[in-house]
Amino acid sequence: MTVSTDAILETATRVLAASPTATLADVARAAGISRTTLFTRFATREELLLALAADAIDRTDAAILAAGISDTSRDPVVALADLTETMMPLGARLGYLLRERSLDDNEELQERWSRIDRTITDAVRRAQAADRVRADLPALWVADAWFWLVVAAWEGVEAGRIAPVDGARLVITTLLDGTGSR
Amino acid sequence: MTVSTDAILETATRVLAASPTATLADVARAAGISRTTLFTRFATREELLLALAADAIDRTDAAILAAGISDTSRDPVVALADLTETMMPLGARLGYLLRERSLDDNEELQERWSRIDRTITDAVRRAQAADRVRADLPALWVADAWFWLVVAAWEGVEAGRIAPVDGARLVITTLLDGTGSR
DNA sequence: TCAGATCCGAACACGCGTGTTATCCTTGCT
DNA sequence: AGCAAGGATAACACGCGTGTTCGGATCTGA
Repeated sequence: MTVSTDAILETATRVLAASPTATLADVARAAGISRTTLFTRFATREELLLALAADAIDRTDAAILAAGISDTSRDPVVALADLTETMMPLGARLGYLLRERSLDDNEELQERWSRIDRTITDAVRRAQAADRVRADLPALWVADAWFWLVVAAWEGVEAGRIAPVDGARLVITTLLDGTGSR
Repeated sequence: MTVSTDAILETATRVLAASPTATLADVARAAGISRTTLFTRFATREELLLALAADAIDRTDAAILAAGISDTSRDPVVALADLTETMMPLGARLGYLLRERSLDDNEELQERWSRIDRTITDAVRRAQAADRVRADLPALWVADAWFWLVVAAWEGVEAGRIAPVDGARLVITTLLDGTGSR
């Protein structure tokens, strides 16, 4: 096969994240293959969308594993900082996941995502237990805030408002130290 | 007119925020009017979408005015806290604005939104000048982070993860003080 | 009671995206 | 050279959402 399925997913994510109503013809054109060939890889549009979402979750899982978030012997705060670094390049994929509401009714994806959610939240709880994170804030909220700040940073990088190298640092600094003067 | 245009916008925002690909027939049904009547208020689907976005921005403008963000004699941090309170009920509208990529190419909406952006950023700069916000962080980033934290809080309330009354407080606390232990 | 306005239901044309099929062409392998 | 596999091009059917039209029902004020 001239164009790998992975490359198609990559292109499709970019195209569909930019314009969720993009045609399969648009996707095929952007990927450099014919519409017919695209249909041999993904039988329906929905199948393609699901593959995109699954890919995004796969990569998030991998990033979580690489950062050692679940490793209870690691400093959870450091692990979260590491995860932030590895998550930043996933911006477009996360943005797609975030915006695509048609995936909301897919049980497996929901389950996988809430597992990720729990993993992050558990890390936050450990950080609270170790007195690294304020215990008077709901761990769920801290996890959510972290996630959306990652999205914010990615959007900022995307729009050229902040430098790519600064993204992760801004997220962690803002989340932990806040933006107020001491 | 039995159903006010405002009520239609309200319903349409809810329906289209939940499912951006919803049909005009869906919107009409949800609003309790016929599809034909909907077309007398908004000649095309695009016109409806634009009206939705304009409404969201109108309300944001009003919230900014009410919070006195541009009032240079006010404490910018307090003003931002007030704005957070008034912005929370706009969650669904902001979520729509956020997700709807088809509005990206509308110049007037872009202009109006970037004006809002500048207003917030200016308030952050004044807060930095008054040593209320750390000066080593880009004001643009602080403004972005604030906005996305509002979205995060709204999503959390929407999903029942955090209590409605806590939303604004969590945003401001997190943004200013951070989540790390002192 | 009449006139005007407003809404509704039904029907229609139209465009467009999806998914399928058939034919041709290129590439690689033996 | 001959064969098989996989891609491209083109054409088609089909469903669906948009936007329009029209006739009839309902309500309102004169």
